Amino acid sequence: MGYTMMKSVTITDVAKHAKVSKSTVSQYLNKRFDYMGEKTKERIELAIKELGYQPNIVARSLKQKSTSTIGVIVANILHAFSTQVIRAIEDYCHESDFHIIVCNADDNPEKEKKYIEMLLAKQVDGLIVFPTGDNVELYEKMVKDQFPIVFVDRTVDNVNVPAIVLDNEKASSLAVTHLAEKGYERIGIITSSIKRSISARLGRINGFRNSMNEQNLPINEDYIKSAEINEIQSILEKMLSLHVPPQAILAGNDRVLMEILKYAKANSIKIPNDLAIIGIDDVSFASIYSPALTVISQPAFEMGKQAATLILSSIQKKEVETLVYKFEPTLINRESC
Amino acid sequence: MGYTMMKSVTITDVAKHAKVSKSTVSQYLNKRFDYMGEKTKERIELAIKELGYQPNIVARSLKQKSTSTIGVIVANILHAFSTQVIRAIEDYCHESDFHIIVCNADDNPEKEKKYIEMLLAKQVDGLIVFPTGDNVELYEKMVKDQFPIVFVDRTVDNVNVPAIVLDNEKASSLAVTHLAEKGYERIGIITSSIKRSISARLGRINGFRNSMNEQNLPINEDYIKSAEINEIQSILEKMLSLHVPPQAILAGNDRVLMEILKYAKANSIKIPNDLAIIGIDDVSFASIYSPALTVISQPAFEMGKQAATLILSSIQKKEVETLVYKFEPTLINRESC
DNA sequence: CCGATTTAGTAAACCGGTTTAGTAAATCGG
DNA sequence: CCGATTTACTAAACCGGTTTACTAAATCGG
Repeated sequence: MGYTMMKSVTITDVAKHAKVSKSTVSQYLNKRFDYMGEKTKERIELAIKELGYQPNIVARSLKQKSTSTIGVIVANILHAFSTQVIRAIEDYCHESDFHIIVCNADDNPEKEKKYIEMLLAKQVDGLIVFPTGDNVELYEKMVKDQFPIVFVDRTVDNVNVPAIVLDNEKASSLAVTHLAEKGYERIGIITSSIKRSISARLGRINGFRNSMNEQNLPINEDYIKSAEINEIQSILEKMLSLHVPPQAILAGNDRVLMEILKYAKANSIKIPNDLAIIGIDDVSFASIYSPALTVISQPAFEMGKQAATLILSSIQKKEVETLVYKFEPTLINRESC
Repeated sequence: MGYTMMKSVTITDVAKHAKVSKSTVSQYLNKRFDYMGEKTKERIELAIKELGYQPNIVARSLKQKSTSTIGVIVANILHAFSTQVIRAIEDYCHESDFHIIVCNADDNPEKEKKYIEMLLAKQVDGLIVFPTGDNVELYEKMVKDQFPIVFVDRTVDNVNVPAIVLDNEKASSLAVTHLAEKGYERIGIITSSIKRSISARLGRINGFRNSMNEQNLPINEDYIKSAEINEIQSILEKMLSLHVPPQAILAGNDRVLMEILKYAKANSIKIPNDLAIIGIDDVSFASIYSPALTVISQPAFEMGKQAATLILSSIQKKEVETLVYKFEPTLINRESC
């Protein structure tokens, strides 16, 4: 036996049942009681109870041109940071009775484009995007149309959208300084691919170079690598079998960190004795790992909350400053350096 | 400067611009070209291009009584299993151009109820629920209304809804058998709270008892505990300071597993020498942990895909068998036993 | 060549709400 | 007591699509 739609109860049914017009029922639903008789109110309330009426949000959205929904497009859902931010956005939006639709662009600009178009067609009231960076025209069109949008994690050159990002230079500098203090000198950094230039990754590499200079440490280009996740193992192989290998490595994000740990385990490399490791992004198991992992943490919850706040303000037509909101990274000192 | 809605382009604008009726444009959009002249087609296509028209999905949904959206309510998003299943559902729905709205009930039946009602009001075409189990009336109403719904992870007594679950008895039995083979005799199990009876947890505990009996191992009630996550540390404290403590513990899910690992690290308990550990649910870091974690894994991706398949069939009014779809757990033998 | 059929397109109703403009009855002020 | 105001409620337009019923022109068959 297949599914058959129950003939659902509409506002018209309620109106008939309560012997009033549907306008009046609508007023009731929207709590506009200014000039509503006591018995009328009661009759409507009763009718709603008796019929088990639930308003149709789609119909309301059509007329009101607002869906109380915001779209969230993350570049890659596999990063712990993404899920943390999403959770924060969700929590905060929920307080304002907004809902979110999450899409994963999978680091693919085509997919990102398709999702943006779909979400706009679905009439979301705003968009929070971890931009791949490769749909500049589309971003610009939304800016021109004054559609509410905020970026997270990354900025896009010449696109005038408020962005919530980590102070990436600072993050690297925190890591390098920490390692320098511990006496490490030959320090490397591995990030995810920068074939498509991605502001966060570039920022971390820049910060690394600057900070190495400040600490008067030598920069060895063989210690600075960016690659796809599935290439990290062979990158490590090469880097660690150099004549003079690095003593410490900064992992550009959680996925790189996990690859390094995998390599270390497979090759019985002792952390921190054989190799010190520090990661950007806190991971769920950082404190229970042996050794516990020293990490530069992003205030993901704060950043998600800020993104939500900005998008809601923008939707409510409040003034929103189009600037880069930089958040401070924190060093969580544990045992891997 | 705040946000001002661009007067958006509607089907009427396209119709005027192409000098046809909006019915014709609608036919075009829906690719019903049966009796449409070549030049008409071209004129409409051109008009759409020139005006940058995007159809309003909300309007379409209202008339068609279908939103191509399915709601997913998870009991608790903090479990790795939930996110894995969600990702599978997402992937699969995406192929059929369906979108999902994910809500987190936070193990709270009130929240679950609110979300179900909200999603119904939003006119989702179907619901995939990890049920808290405490909204039986609501579940039953949906069954009565023949609304497409499937449960995941848990069944609910006397509620006639297809359910995608792990063979929980088997999972425990796999774990116990493995431990028995390794020579462990004093085996314990810790699960999340069963104050509200939750089929998956009950099943795992039952399976544990049965399997211990089959293996002719003694069941010690002091080794069988269920509690909230924040109580696990003190539970462990007590259990491991018993006169005769357990030699091995089965963690009922990933969060319990992490608590045990946390305790072990804090108290310098060597795994597996001082205490063997086996968990239900694979965790991201299982293979890179030291020791690598032996685990009973759920086929989360398959289960999510099955859930999606069933809900889509049900929406397309295909016959769907209302039964419990049990999936096989797998032992992943690593180093923690 | 004429009635039947096919082709091409349109007007209007509809989906289920919200909102605007308006009306009738009750109350008020002088 | 009568015009102005307030109170309580409603009819109809509207949101932007889809769908049904209908029409006019072109083509077909005998």
